[in-house]
Parts: sequence; C-alpha cells; structure tokens
Amino acid sequence: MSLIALLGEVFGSTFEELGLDRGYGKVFPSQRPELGDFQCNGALAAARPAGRSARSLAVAVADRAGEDERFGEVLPAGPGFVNIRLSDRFLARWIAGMAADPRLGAPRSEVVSHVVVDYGGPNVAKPMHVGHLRSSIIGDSLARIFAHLGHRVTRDPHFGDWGTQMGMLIIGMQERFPGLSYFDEARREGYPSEAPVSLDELSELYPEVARACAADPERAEAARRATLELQEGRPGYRALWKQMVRVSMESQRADFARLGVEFDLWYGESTVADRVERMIRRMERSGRVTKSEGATVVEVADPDDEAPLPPLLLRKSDGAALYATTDLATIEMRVDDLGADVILYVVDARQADHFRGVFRAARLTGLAPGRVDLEHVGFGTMNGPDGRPFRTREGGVVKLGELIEMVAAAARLRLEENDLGGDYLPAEREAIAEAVGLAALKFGDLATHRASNYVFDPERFVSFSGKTGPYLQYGVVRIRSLLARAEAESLTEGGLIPPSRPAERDLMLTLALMPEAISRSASERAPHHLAEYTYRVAVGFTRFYDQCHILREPDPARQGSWLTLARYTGEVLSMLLELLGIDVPERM
RNA sequence: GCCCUUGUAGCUCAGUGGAUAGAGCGACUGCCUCCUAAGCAGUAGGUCGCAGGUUCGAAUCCUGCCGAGGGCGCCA
Repeated sequence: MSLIALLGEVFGSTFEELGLDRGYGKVFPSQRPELGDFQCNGALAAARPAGRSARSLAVAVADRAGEDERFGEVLPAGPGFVNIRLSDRFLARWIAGMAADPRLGAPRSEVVSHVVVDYGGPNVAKPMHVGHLRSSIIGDSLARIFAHLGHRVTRDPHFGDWGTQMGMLIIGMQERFPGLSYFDEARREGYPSEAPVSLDELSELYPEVARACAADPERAEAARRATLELQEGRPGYRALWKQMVRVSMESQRADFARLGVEFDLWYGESTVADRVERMIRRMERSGRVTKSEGATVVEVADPDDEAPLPPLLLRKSDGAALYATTDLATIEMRVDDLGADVILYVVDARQADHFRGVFRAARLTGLAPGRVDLEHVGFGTMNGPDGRPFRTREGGVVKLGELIEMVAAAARLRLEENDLGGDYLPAEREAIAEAVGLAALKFGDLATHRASNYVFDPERFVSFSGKTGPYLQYGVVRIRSLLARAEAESLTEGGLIPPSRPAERDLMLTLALMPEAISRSASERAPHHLAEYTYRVAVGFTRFYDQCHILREPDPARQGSWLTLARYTGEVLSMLLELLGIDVPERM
C-alpha cells in the first residue's frame, strides 16, 4: 500500500469513528508545505451532511489522529483543513520499507488486463517524420507503464499498408517503370526477389502520384481500380505490394530501433484483409449495415448525440475496403484472437471523429463487447516556433532520423565545449551524445500534456539545461559516480535514520509519492504526470546532494543512511526513466 | 454552419473542487581549493481569455461570448 493510501485509511477510520463516511478521509500532499506534509479536507465536505461546523469536525479529527505516533503533529487549520506532519522516525521507516521492496515500492495492478497499445503508425512509402515522434514516444511509455504495473501488454504499430495509397503507388510505379513484370497480366508468378525501388524513391513517388490523382480524375480512377485489384488478389500487384511494404518496414524498423521504441507484433491493415468479408457479414446481422449511394455503411448515429455521427463507410461503391474497415477488422482480431481487454490508440487528436465512429460501430455490431475498453489516446501536433507544424527551413517535412541527428549533434558539441569526455573513446562519446540528445527530445515531448499542441523550438531543446531529459540523466550519473567513490573508499550503506536536513526530508517525502505518480499516468493514459514527477525526484536529489556532503560526513550512521537514500533514489530514478523510455549513459 | 481540442508569468509549459496558482527558459545577484557547474541558492515577473452560474470553496465543473488549432462519406 502506498503512503497516501495508508493515510487515507487512517483518516477514513477516524471519520468512520465520528459516524461519517470513510471517503472523507482522503489525504493528499499538502499545498502549504510549511504547515504540513499532507492535508485532509474531508471535514469541509462532511460538515453539511454531519450537521456541524467544518471547524469543529476538523478539530475532532485532528484530536483523534493526533494520538497516532506515526504523526509528528496533526492540526486543524482555517475553516476546516487538517494538516498532517509525519514524524521523522516514521518517514524514515517508510522509505526504508520502499527501499527494501524488490519493486522499489512501485504499485502493481490488482487485476491483470491484456492491454493492446496501438502506436507508431508508420505508412508504406513514407519515411518516419516528426509526426510519428509523439505517437511513438507516448505509446512506448504507456506500454512500459502498463507492463510495469503487471498488465499483459501487446505493442502493435498498425502499419498503414492497405488503403487507396497502395493503388496510387502501384499506378505511379507502372507509369515510371511500365516494363516491370509485376504489370504483366499474363504472368502469375516468378517475380523478382529484389525490391524495384528504394524507400527514398518511393517517398518521392508517393506525393507526386497523390497530387496527380487529386488533379486528374482519370488517374484517380486508375488508382481506385488498382487498389481494388490489389485487395482482390491480383498476383503482380500483390508481389509489388510486398516489396514496397518490405523496403518501407526495413527503414522504419531501423528508425524505431534508434529511438529505442519496440513492438511485439508488426501487424498492419493488410493483416486483417482476409477477414473483412466475414466481418461485414457478421456486422450485417446487427441490422446496422445499409447501402448508401452505392457504398456499404454502418449507421452509427444515436438520437442522443448532440451532433449525429455520420455513417461509417465499410466499402466504397466499387467494393474496396477503407480505413474504417480495416480498423474494425483489427478490433475484431484484437478482441477475438488476442483476447484484448483494453485497446489504446495513440493517434493524432485530429482523428477523434474517426475513432468515435469506429468505436460506436464496433459496439453496435457486437465486434467489441462492453467489457472491452476502446480508447483513443489523442495527442496534439508538434509545431515550430512560428506556431505552424514543424518543418525544415525549406518548408519540407523533417525526417525522424534528421531530428535525432540534430539533437545528438548538439549533445556532441556540448561534450566538447565542456571538455567533458576528453578521455573517452570515440564510441562512448558518440553513445553519450545519442543518449543525451534522445533524452532531451523524449522528455521535452513527454513532459507536455498530450492533448495540446506544443511548440518545438530547436534552440531550446538543445540547451540541455534546466527541466530537461539530460538533467534527469545527470542525476542518475551523479548517484552512480557517488556510489562508486563510496565503494572505493570502503564506505558502507546503513539503515535509514530520521532525516536531519530539510533537503533530505523533502527528498524522502517526494519519494513516498512515487506510487501515485505511476498509477495516475496509467489511469489517465498520460505519461506527462510521470515525467513531471521524475523531474521532482531529480530536483529533490540534487538539492540533497548539494546540502549533504555524503563522502565527507563524519557520523558513520548518518553517512550510511545517506548512502542508502542515494542508492534508493538512483534506483527509483532509473526505473522512472525506463518507464519514460529514456536511456542513461554510464557517465556524461 | 455543426462538432472536437485549446487559452495560466515576456517565452515554453505543469497544475487531483481546497488555503498565499507553480516549474524551466530568458533577465538580474551570488556560489567551482569541497561527492561531475548538463549544477545549487536567491530577486523580479500573474485581472488563470471575458462574463455569468453551481458550490462552504472554482484556474479546475456548467452556460454564453471572444481568440487559436483541428475535423466534418467513397484519403489515411
């Protein structure tokens, strides 16, 4: 049980003894640290139902709880607040308990769910760019958090490999390389094993064709036909499609690996293509599937909606499947085959309406029973300093690799300027630069609430000072360095004794709040709470480190206690950084 | 037009219905003979977009207005 939960129990019982609901005993960190460590505001809420003044209730609660030896003081204040200060002895004992726990005091979920996290979202023919960064980083962190809580987690990038874009690419290829065997209708097999194009060539080709199709109805029609033929299994198209998917995936896997983002599956829209037919028949039994202007749609409107949802397209009038179709088939697959309890879609907030429709359709047609939780975890766009989507100076999209290179280069420069790592081998310097750059990039992104757009200012991101990823890494590196020195001097850790300095006590209090930071990020599907908390721990440690010179401390009991606190803080920081997906170099 | 998201310090952002709204950056002051200065200590900086409402209590919940971003059937 966490400290907050324990305090809630203690004060809940106190309210119960007064004949009131336990719920009033809820305790949270004090907003006025000079008055207490924690506060309980239940008396204010309970006053009316109890028929007595909040102040007198607060006095009664404080009197009863004040006898508990775990508290230094419990005092009523103002109109009905109760301020709680822990005894130093109890605080030290509590942290010692967390430090002795193999899980470091981190929470574990009582029920184990199968959580599918859908993030990353790369597409065929498109190199990963800044738009993929947030989905990848947020999704990766959420997956780590849920796994750490003990849930079963399946991470799936849901590759975009089946829609109309594929038909566009096929006709684009055909126009550019008409002689390729893929386009020979007489041939059924024996296509080349080598890819006919690189990803770079494909990524140039795609926008060209897309523009051409937008301008020319005939080519758009050709692309539609090619899409349908691909979906119906034309061998040459299938073979070409396979090659295009392969070259795209290879490059994207490399990008994800560099980011430190991993997946359990590498499924895409095409993975569920062969179950679409069956799924639509199943959906038809719900009576919600109708024809509209030649297309097959699901009626998802509900009279209670403020704005009725438009029908969801399952098949175009030519019979081809769409985005929503494969999304629904993917839900069916995740529920029926994978046994998902929760599916989180870490996808751009602009697709909110799409997911609302898809989720509604999945419910109405029985694809997703009520016990399955479908959630769109939307996020805002990453803008440049001008408030427009972040682009290169030339106005192009910034590739993910280029972005990483930019922050790594800044970190490299920083190493040189500070004359740090002069004696390091080039490979280690490079690894440090990469880790530091990525930390800056990831923390900068994760620290912002996911729903809002945020401004990416390259200059600010590469300064590496203040509230940044490198600051957090620095905390861990300092602790490691400190512990190594202590070991070299044969100093040993000792049991935690009551804190003797303000910074030491503050650090202990901050550490005690760790379980809530993790569970809150999970329940709100918002890693930024964890990022904020991790920063607070790092600040707490640096202040402690500054105020308490551990290696020079003459009292062995105090020195041993400080070493234990430093070691535990290092372990917690490492764990939290791992949950954020941030690697820590050995030194920096 | 309808719907969604959003508006907090000069800038970038946190903020769980509670008391005196917090960080970082930038500005200004100090601190490397001492465990890594990617650091620490401090100063200045706010009509929480505006107006109502609910509540013992509102940056937080509700309504309206204003500003910003986004979405609205055969793309994804």
